[in-house]
Amino acid sequence: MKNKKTAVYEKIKEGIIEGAFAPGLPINENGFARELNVSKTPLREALRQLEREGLVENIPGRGSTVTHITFQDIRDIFEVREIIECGAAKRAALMRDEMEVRAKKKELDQYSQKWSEIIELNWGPVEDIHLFIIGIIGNQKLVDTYLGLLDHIKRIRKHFGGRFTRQRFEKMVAEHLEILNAIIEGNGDRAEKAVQNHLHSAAAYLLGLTS
Amino acid sequence: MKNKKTAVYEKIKEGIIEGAFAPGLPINENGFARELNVSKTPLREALRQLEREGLVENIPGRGSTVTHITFQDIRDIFEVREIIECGAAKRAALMRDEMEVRAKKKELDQYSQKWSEIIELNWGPVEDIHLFIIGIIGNQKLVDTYLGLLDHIKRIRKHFGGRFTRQRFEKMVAEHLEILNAIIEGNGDRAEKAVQNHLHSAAAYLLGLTS
DNA sequence: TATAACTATTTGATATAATATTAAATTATA
DNA sequence: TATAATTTAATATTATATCAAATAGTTATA
Repeated sequence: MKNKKTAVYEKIKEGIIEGAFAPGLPINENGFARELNVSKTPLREALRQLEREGLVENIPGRGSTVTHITFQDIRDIFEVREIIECGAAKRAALMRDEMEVRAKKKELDQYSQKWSEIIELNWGPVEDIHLFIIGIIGNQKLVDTYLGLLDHIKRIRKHFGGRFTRQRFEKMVAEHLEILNAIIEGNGDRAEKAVQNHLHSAAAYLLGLTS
Repeated sequence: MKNKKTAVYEKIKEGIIEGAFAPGLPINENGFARELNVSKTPLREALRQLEREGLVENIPGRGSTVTHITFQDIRDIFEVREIIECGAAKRAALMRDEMEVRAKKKELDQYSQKWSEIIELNWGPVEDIHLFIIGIIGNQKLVDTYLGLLDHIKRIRKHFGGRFTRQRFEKMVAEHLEILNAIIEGNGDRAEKAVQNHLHSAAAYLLGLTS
């Protein structure tokens, strides 16, 4: 078993992302420490890390709470995603190992038949494609930056992305396929546009603007 | 002075960025706590935050050290900057308040005569333009993401950007002016290219100093 | 020279004390 | 009597002090 502070950190982080700890929830130190069977010091260290990631908010003297999710937050995060992922896709199309991307495409093709299974996994296998594209660039700082966003994305999806239609699912898969095809082709501009199109569509859906 | 953990956090962060705490420096908890006149708990909380930002590294059981700066780090950071800032500049050109940008340009014009003063301020007045452009978008998440990078940028500049020539300074100012002009014109593509050109130039210069 | 045991340091965690904030209750005043 | 202000009490956070566990360094021994 590793550090208690890391164990606590991961536990709370999962709780926030999965929704067990709802937005606005006050984090009572004594209560959480007792519940997790640790003292307050490792708990507080974990909270300071979560605070840096924007999952927890601390008001001096008043303590910590789970951060809220506003519509503005969702818009902001999707805008940052668009900036980062469009730029990344454009580059990835020029740097990719074609065979590697084809393998990823085949993987997606297989999953594309298993609707309920993907829903069960909270879209993981489909959304992994975004991280895959980021990874092509081979830039650790970029990956870290994106992972920071990803926690919020997962949380948002868990909160607002509950009810998916078959139609939506198929559109989603098609959008991802278009991205991969563009990258396989080595067409930067097409990849950029494909990512932009997909993110606009996803954001619009989450924000309830379209079906 | 608010709470101690914040004061300690800011103190150590400044020390790392300004170079007082060199890369690789082991952070002895007892020593630092005594030196800063605090106990270990607020110190450790500060360290966990700095760890998230990549300024401090922690090896379980062995303690914390100030992170090193590798050539790869510099390249990676500049690449992330390019992705983010090019995308941001492109948007900013379409969203900007023209008068506001003109005011910023005038500000830069005034500073452009005071070489030594700018060096003294570690390029602050010139480099502020980057944050200014990011700010135009009006996206808090984007600002936060960029601020995280900015700490590293400042540190890198402090470490490797010691001796600047007059020639370099003038090129630098000219590049920033070109960016502002493009944004004033409302020309997204030109703004994007101007930022890219500037970042390539800056990265090449920094990496040239170190190789 | 290599290894094992021992010692000294340092980190990691717990327990305790002090400080700050919220809410309640008492007192004062209109 | 009602309301505002002040004090008091309770609760939670923040910081300190103590204790336990783990790591590195050193010495001794084979």
